[in-house]
Amino acid sequence: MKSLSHSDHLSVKAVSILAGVSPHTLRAWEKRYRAVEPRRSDTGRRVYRPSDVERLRLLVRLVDAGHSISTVASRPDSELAALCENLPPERGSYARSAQERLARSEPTPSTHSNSRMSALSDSTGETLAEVIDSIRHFNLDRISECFARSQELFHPRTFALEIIGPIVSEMGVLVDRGVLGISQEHLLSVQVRGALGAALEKLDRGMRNQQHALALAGAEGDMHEFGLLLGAILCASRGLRPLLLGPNLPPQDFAEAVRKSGTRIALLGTTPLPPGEMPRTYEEYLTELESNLPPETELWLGGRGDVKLGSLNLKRDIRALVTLEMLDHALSKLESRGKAK
Amino acid sequence: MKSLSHSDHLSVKAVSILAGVSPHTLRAWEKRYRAVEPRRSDTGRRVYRPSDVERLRLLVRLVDAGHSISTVASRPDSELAALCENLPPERGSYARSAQERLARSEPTPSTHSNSRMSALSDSTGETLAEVIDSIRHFNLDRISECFARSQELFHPRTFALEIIGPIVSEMGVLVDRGVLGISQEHLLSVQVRGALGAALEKLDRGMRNQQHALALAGAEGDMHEFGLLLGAILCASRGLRPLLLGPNLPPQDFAEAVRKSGTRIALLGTTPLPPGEMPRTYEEYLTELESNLPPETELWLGGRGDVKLGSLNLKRDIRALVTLEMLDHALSKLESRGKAK
DNA sequence: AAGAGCTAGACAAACATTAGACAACTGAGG
DNA sequence: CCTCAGTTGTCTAATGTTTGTCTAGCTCTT
Repeated sequence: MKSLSHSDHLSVKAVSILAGVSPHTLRAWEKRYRAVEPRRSDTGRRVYRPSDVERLRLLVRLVDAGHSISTVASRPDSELAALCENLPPERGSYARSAQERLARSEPTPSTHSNSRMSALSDSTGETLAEVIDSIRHFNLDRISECFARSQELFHPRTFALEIIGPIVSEMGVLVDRGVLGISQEHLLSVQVRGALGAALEKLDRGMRNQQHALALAGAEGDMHEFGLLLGAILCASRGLRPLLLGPNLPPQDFAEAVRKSGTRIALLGTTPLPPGEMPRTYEEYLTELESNLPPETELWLGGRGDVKLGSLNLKRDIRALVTLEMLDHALSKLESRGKAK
Repeated sequence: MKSLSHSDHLSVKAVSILAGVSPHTLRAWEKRYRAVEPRRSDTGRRVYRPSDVERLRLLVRLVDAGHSISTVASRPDSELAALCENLPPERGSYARSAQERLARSEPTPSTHSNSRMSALSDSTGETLAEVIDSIRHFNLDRISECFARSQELFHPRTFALEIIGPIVSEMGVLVDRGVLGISQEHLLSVQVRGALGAALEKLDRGMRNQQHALALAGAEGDMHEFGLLLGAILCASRGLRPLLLGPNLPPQDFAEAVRKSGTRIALLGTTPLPPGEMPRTYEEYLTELESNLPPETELWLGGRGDVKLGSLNLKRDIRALVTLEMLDHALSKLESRGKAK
């Protein structure tokens, strides 16, 4: 049966969006290095499994971190995962290690004993654990001290990706589970908001008089601004000046800002929301936004919002960048393209 | 099999990122001092092992600490490790310098010409006008410059009361009149949010380990946080540490935070909202909040929200402080009361 | 008929390689 | 203070390799 849209049978296009590489590259990796070897349908089309996507994400992450595809493509999954753990913190994988660290409630896990371990990645992990522990005990002083310390110590980008990112996602999980109360969530949010703002401010200060490269906004009704802030910091840390418009922005006004500022890329941040919370669906928003954007503006989509790209009929391509790593990857391309000029 | 432990093959770029030195330098060290001698691939490219990275990290650390590369490059690993042990601890030097080394490959900004202040407007009114004018012309640089300048120049409290406060209310008026677009409102909001956050952070840093004097929050559905931030800054500038809980907080959770932190005063920020936007009226919120607060906690009300105090039947008195000035006045009493003790 | 996927091959840009050059800094000696 | 030699990080130029993207021609899907 050819139910390609069935969630276990993924097409090239789907995988390319999910993993963050173009279909061309996907095929090249397969042909040259057998990075993944999907099954074929009766008519010869590639049929991927979800596990292929995971493997590809690992590969993308590693390539992004400086490994060459030819040297990593043929390694087994377990090794890829191990390599990702040892990644330098700039583009590191936090999702997994954060999850594991949180599974146990001990603030001091340690004993990785996994060879020498980068001192840095260890200390970001500890910071993360310390913050979570502090908020659980309502210890505000420890948190702000902790933030202050890491802001001095780490590059803003490391700070955002390795510390704040994990904190935000972890916070969501813990609140859902009832481990953290809403008041704690708020307290931590205030701190996080302040820290991210400061980091962005610091980066932006060095980019005055520079053209804005990327405009970020969230749709009406979507109030999450952490993702936008993190995206903006990532952007700025790569020398691309962000135009941060904040959440809850109607599509026409988004387009207007893009036009007036001459920004080349518009990035809409999305979050998985229960339906009915927004005055219009993401699909409607995108249609409206797209028709008001100048033709040369690229349209990107960030976050885990539930957007059915297939049902849209737009003039231009949309890039879906689900995770911060994927965004970072796209930005790195942009950065090198910019330098080349 | 040959292809020995396939897992340990690192490229120049990967190693350069992991160890924190440029590929150029890496090659120079190899050619001149044989600091490391990686194997070569069939095509002559360097292939490093993880142990090479460790050795390089030691070298980098020593060079950073003042040793010359020529004197340490040829020593065995054991000696390098021993030397590192004796290093002065100093701030996490490795992490930082490695980060910096990689982060900036060439820019060399050094915009030292940072203007020892042009004869600047020392009147707050001019600053206000300048900001409004800048946003009307979509001139972001001028705004952030303006904010940065006034934050240096004015006391945080003046900054909040005399500049940001008026800007916020002026912005509201201009948006209503259609003079400013929504996108402009958002842009300005982002800037204001950042500036207020920074000011609060600066104040709060001097109040670590101090008891929180006043908790501020906004009701569910009320998303305006500027008022809360301004209030917190006012509070902090009088030596009273604020506990900022942010907007959109359910009453029970507000009460919980007050209890756990032992704060003496709870301040609910209100804004004039069209009815129906909030899950409950302010009156309902206050009733719920009040019944969960400890008896010795004072309850204050801030902002221009439309609250019918008369219809409430509460155990304790409520102080309504509509304007920032009124809040400031109340705080000053509190301050002197505290000092008197 | 249009559109998406397939293969095979082509290509340009990015990246590594070498040898050598150069500027900034050090320290010793005049 | 100047000079001279040594050290060290970065850069250049010429060459070769790796890799992402593209084209052309075909088949399959809608």
